[in-house]
Amino acid sequence: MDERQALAAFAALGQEHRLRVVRALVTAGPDGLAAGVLAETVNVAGNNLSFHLKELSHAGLITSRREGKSVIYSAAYAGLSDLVQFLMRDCCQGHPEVCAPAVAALAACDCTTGETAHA
Amino acid sequence: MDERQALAAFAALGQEHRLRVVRALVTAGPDGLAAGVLAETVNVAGNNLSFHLKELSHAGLITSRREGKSVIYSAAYAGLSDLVQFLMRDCCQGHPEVCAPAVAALAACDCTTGETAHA
DNA sequence: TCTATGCTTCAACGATAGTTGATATGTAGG
DNA sequence: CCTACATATCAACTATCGTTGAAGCATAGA
Repeated sequence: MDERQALAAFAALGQEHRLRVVRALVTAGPDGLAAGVLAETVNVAGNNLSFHLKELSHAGLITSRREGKSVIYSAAYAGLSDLVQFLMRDCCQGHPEVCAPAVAALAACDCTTGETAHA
Repeated sequence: MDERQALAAFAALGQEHRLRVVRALVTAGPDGLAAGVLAETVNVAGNNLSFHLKELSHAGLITSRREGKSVIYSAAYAGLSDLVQFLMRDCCQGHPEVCAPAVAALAACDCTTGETAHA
């Protein structure tokens, strides 16, 4: 991930509605949520949300697919991972004890206990 | 970390100069960098940078201390960690295989190899 | 084909953020 | 005390972002 994309991603997350959208999609999992459901969840008008969804998609934080009449949005977990990596890159230059707590905190997530992941 | 603080943090990182400041401080380690050095590093006028540093500090992403005539800024690793956790919270609700790659990617950081951390 | 539903695009307005220049604070040295 | 240096604050301007309302596509069913 280059700086330009990271900037777009952080700027996208620095907005109330968009942050809530991403968090809702992260929680929702890979099945995602329809645009209409998202609009209700974050309490934003449809046309407005559409604008934000486009921006999030452009920033590589979410993906979309059409399913019948609905458009389903899901979190782009790879994009989120890249973003975190970009922020913390080169954090260990001779001082591993500094950033280890940050990584350890994230690793406390239940994800790491389920080693069934394919990556 | 609550949503309000997360929003402030992401909004802060969604700005070219501020993102560079944070990355420079993350790389610099706990010793940090003087405001003047930062101004040169990110190529921003001192008065302008001061504004951004205040915002980053308010967002809990950096800390400052005075050292003689200079003010030294450092990355707030705990704040960065909290931010990442906030973003990925509840990512594993029944689907650990989804977010595990994201965590694994971050865990690939050298930090995790040095288990000397106190946390 | 016609209508309804779900979502997106467009143009315009109001609010907010970033930059600039001048000024103020705080510290070290003569 | 006075000057020089390092940062911080303030007010004003400009540009950008977010919202709103109207209109435009795409899909499904009658």
